[in-house]
Amino acid sequence: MMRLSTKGDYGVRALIDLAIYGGDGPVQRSEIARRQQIPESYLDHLLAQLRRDGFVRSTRGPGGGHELARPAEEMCLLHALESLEGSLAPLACLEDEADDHEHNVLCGQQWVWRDIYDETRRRLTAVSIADLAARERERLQSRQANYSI
Amino acid sequence: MMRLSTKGDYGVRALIDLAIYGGDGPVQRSEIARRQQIPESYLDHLLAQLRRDGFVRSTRGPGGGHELARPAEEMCLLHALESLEGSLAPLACLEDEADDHEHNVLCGQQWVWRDIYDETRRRLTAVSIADLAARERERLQSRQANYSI
DNA sequence: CATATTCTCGACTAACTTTGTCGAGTATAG
DNA sequence: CTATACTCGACAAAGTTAGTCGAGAATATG
Repeated sequence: MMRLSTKGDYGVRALIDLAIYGGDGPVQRSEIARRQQIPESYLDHLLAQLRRDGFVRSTRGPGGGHELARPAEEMCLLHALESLEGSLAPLACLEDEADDHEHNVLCGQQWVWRDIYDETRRRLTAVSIADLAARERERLQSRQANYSI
Repeated sequence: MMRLSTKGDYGVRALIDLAIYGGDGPVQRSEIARRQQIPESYLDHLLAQLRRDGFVRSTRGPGGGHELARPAEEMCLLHALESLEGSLAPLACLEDEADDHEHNVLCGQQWVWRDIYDETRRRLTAVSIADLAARERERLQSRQANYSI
């Protein structure tokens, strides 16, 4: 269906959550899961992936949890999504690793999709987790304001 | 994995095939399947979908087959793909039919993806089946030329 | 009319991906 | 030592993709 899966959704929201609520010590998986409405045991896998790819650092034991491995300003949405979803290439023959130039039958449409893919990557690179976190903070505040009326 | 399925591939190639080899009478499913290397019984489903959506017209009986229902110049790639794959919206909340504004949790990334989706649709609208057929004809001719050396 | 040809339609299936759950193990603070 | 938290891999349910198959319908031809 050509759609982003919940991995990309959940995982990016976890990063945003860490950007907002991290800062004073690690954030526990259970907290993220509760706030973001993500099944905790599923979130486990996503955090593991983000850890493997250097987006998140975790510590065990009491008081442990997860935190961003580097500043949210330096994490772009593209790389986060690629970590979670794998390549976003709409065609296998556009994959970066496809150096062997696998003779994909789709190559007839390749020229159209190559431009679309490039443009998509460009735009996703221009957005950082910090940007998304800022938007989310605003959203939370305006919600708060509405309720307090 | 955010990737176009073989439906979009096979189906569009069937349309291109009809644009190239149609013209003097209907083209049989078996011919398309052979030329485009598509399982014939699977192609059946794709042609049915394209027929339902007015891209293809078919006639039964001996000498029957399939032909484009309107000029290839007036068929854009976007509509063909949407017929075959369903909506290409990367997020459910960007779906055109989502007028009830389903409160998708992904909405945090929505502003990023909305622009990407619009741009994608714009580009896919600008390409017609006739354009793709022209490219394919060139490809076939240069192949021919290579072999004849 | 009989027959061969070609499309039509729905049921069924195999493989794969997504979306989880669970339990045993590991590290660490106190 | 013990409670707390993360880690890792096996497993499973549900949905999608990619088909296969067979009975039936329309039509050209003789």
